[in-house]
Amino acid sequence: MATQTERTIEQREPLSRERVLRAAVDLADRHGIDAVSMRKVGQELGVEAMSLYNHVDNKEDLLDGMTEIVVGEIDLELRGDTWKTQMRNRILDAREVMKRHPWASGVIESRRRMMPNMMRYMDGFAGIFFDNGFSMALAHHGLHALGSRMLGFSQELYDDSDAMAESPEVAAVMMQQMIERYPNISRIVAEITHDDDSVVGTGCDDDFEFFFALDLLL
Amino acid sequence: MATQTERTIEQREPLSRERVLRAAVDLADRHGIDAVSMRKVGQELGVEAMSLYNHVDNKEDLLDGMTEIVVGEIDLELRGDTWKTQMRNRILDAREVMKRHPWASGVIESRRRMMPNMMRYMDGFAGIFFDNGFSMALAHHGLHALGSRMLGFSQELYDDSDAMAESPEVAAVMMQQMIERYPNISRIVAEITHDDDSVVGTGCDDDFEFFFALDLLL
DNA sequence: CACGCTACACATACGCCGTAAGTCCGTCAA
DNA sequence: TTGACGGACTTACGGCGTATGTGTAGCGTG
Repeated sequence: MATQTERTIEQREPLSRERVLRAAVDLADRHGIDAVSMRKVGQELGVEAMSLYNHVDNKEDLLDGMTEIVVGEIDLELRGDTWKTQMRNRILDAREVMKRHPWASGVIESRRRMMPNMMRYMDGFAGIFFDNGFSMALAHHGLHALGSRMLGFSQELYDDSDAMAESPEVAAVMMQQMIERYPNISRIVAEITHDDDSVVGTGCDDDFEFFFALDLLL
Repeated sequence: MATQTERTIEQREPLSRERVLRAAVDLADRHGIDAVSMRKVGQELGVEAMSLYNHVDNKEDLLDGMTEIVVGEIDLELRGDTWKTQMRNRILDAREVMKRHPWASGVIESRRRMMPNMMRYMDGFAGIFFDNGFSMALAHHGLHALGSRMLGFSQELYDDSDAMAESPEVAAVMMQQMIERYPNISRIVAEITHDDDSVVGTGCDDDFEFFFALDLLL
């Protein structure tokens, strides 16, 4: 009996919410959030799709759980002397986590429920405000102002690779039209592409941009 | 012949990209973005789903077009004396538009391509910067810092109506746990719910919050 | 007038999706 | 030994995006 049990356990480790969520996060990391379907997650675990429902209410709940795992990876330890640097460091870490899970920002934004890890994370920010003598109202507004930057979202800018994909002359014509129609943006884009000699298009949205905006706020 | 043609035209106005997009926007306004499927949009127009593909490349293109309609509704006229008020007024109008189409912010965020109206809108901001003597670099960073606020997104906060939906004592227990686990956030929430005597939960995220954060930036 | 061309709506079909409902079996308590 | 039960499996439904093929009404040209 015991040996049989052991063998079965070896053959197939029992499912659990934890295992399901981890598999889903893993799948999203490797193949993007669109690859996360009940069937594919099940497949990843060597299990039928419907079996997941023993550990997860439905797909929303799966996504909720996935964000919880990601947010849980953010280091909550206070590092820094001033409240600014403390917040900055925390956000910096969050940003690092979001880079590891590029799908997460979109999913987090779409959540309607506040989950525990997220709650704890935000509570931490409120705590920093209070510990530094901010009034209730100011702390409240501060949180709002931080908004999505709290999680270090970067707004990935757009893709003009399709223009380049066609012939160079087509790209040239489009560029000309762009300059006529959108003169100001064009100046900026020109400046950028001139500055950095990287291969692909508008390569802004570096860490620099992010921290510029963040420091402006703080 | 002519009369027949006229009758047919009267009976069924021919489809067009414009008509398809407007129907989709309308559907989203009335029933939410999840109600926008090729089949349902077709149904709205008295037409089969596949017919839409004569005027729209695919669903992505449909969504692209929908955002273009919405962004196109934003008033681009310059109103105000200083660059700050000009931007503020423009964003204010954008915010008004987004309120009319609550689904739009989510869709816009998920776009990967820059569409003409969006381009024109952003170009306008760049123009305001330049016309007021901002350097290229500063204008560039300014745009980044404005980020999604440019479109007046409000991050709708979360929903705790589920707690209220259960019995009051359950809600009370949950509240107690919340205070223990998330003391700082709880203070803020308590303050808010005490302040405003509205019926439902955390009723922040008013216009006030939004403009507080915005003015902080400007 | 006739003829083919084109544009565009329609029909069918495929492979995905989330998930409701029911079945089957191994484990463990009594 | 047996009975209950948890959890994985099976089947099935309705909806999705869209590839592919068909029918037809309107038009320009001979």
